[in-house]
This record gives sequence, structure tokens and C-alpha cells, in this order.
Amino acid sequence: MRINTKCSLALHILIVVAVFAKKNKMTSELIAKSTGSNPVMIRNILGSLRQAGIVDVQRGSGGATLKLDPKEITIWSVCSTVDPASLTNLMGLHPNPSQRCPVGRKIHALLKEPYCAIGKAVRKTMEGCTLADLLEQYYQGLPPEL
Amino acid sequence: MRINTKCSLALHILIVVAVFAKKNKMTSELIAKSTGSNPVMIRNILGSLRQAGIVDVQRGSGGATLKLDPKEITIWSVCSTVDPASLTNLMGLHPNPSQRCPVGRKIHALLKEPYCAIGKAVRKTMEGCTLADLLEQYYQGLPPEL
DNA sequence: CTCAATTGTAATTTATAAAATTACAACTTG
DNA sequence: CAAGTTGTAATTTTATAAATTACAATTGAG
Repeated sequence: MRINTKCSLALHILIVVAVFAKKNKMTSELIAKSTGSNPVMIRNILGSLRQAGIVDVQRGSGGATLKLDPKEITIWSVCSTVDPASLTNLMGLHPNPSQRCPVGRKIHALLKEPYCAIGKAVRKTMEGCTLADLLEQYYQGLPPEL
Repeated sequence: MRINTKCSLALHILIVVAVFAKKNKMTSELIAKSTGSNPVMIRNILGSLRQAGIVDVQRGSGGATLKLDPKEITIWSVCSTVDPASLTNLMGLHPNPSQRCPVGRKIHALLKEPYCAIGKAVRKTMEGCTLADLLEQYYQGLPPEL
């Protein structure tokens, strides 16, 4: 498998923004430090989230803020904006089945139905978890000043 | 995030074996032709399926046959034997979150619950589709001699 | 208005993982 | 034993993800 960490990165970004944006200017540089990633990747992900209306990003002066209520942001909406390809190709298909073999001709069509069902199950589960849920979990047992 | 093509390959292999093994000796060479893959990959996948008790493979003389009833073989059992890593790491995690950031310290733990839920949904859906289902679909509208 | 800090984005490089290929010992059966 | 095959390790090739470099455009402070 090819692990694509964009989704985890995006959720990390949204959590740090939700937690710290009121007190700190959340620049790509700062967020990159927190995630252990690099600023360009952060800017690209923030760019996608901005286009989807999930965050605001201040050009020039810098800093990202949430544009939606955490209850309105689901793992699905985040993943499908930052990495749509992974979700549509969740299950990889081998690329060159023989068209001379009756099974080879049909294999992609045969797999379509179960693979779609898997995709729908993933979507439904992702839609069931919001940023608010993650934040609630985050604040569990933390003193309120953090 | 994306599951590699081993799972699709394995399902293709099982279908051609189910359909043709009574009349033909299903060698890795022959199956490789049908799948558009290469014989070594086929042998490796058949090796995993054999260890899981799903197929029999004749050493020396060659040829693979189903060992279980197609009703007993699910997409889950196939995927989890040929590519367990993809299923446990379905959602990739970014590897180096800062331990100095309170979010960075917690992010992997925070994502664990929703990511497990996604994995369970995938498993449940995969368990709901058997090789028999795929074969039924395959034979839909085909004359009985194929 | 200028300057420092920052974003947006393209281009390039590096790292990593998947898949194909090569090679060969071990097995099976005629 | 000879031909055909499997099992498996090692290597090479290819594809993709992620990091890096570079720089124009933007913003707000001074």
C-alpha cells in the first residue's frame, strides 16, 4: 500500500488551529513544526481546505483560522477535499487484465460493486466523526487553560 | 490509504481458478497471462492463499485449485491474507509530530478511535461479499458452457 | 512608501514503496 | 533423469509521496 498522510496531516492542522488560533498566529511555518512536516505541504493542504470553505487563510500577514463550526467539519469533508483520489481509488485495481480471457474482460466490472460498497462504508463512517468529536477527546482531562 | 493491487489480483486469481481449474491446469504462468501480471507475483499470492487454507497448489507438477467452497471465501479473508498491512494501516499517519506540542503528543491517540472505526466498517463490508457472489455475477448472462 | 514576513504555486529533487524481473534450488511425474 | 513447475531470495525498475528550492504576490508595521 501507499500510505498517504495528507488526511492525518489535515486533521492535525485543524486541531492545532482550533486550539491555538485565538492566541497565536497560525502560520504554515508554525504548523509545520507541530506536525513534523514542511511548510509547503501545510500551505498546500490549507489551500485545499480554504477552497472548500473550511478555513480562512490570511495572505501576506499570515495565519489560518477555522471558518466553520467544528461540529460542521467531518473527517469525510476533510479527506475528500485534501485527497479525493485516495478515496475514489481506495481499493487498487491491477491495470492490465487480458482482454482475451473472459475473466480478464469482466474483472473490473465484477469488482466495481463490492469496491463501491466499501467506499460507501468508509464515507458513512467518516461522516460520523467531526472535528468537534476530536476536540472533545483532546480536552479530556486537560486543565482548561490549555 | 490506498490498498495496493494485490487484493484485486488475488480475487482475479480465485475467479479464474474457480472457473477453469476443472478443465485446465492453472499454472502461475497461465494466470499471469490472464491477470496481466507476472508469474512470480502470482506464485507469491498463491503462496499466501495456500498458507491460509484457501487454495491448494501442486508443487512440481503445477496447478492451483480451490480448497474451500466459494461461499466460504470472503473478500476480507482474501485481502487480510494477501495484504494485511494495508488493512491495518488503511489510514496513513504522518510520522513525526512534535512531542513539544500538546496536539503533536496526542494526535496519534486522537486519530486511533475514528481510524479503527473506519477499519471495522471496511472489514464488515468485505466480510459481506464472497467469491460465490462474484462468480454468480460472472455467470450472469453467460452461456453455461463457459 | 518601504521592508520584513508570509502565502500561493511551480519546478525540482529525494525518499519510499510497489511491481517486475532474474535466478535458482527443490519438487513432481512421465 | 529430463521437462515443467513451484517457492523464494535478490535485484532492478517504475511509480508515487514528500521534501526542498525558488520566487512572485500580498499584507501590515513602521
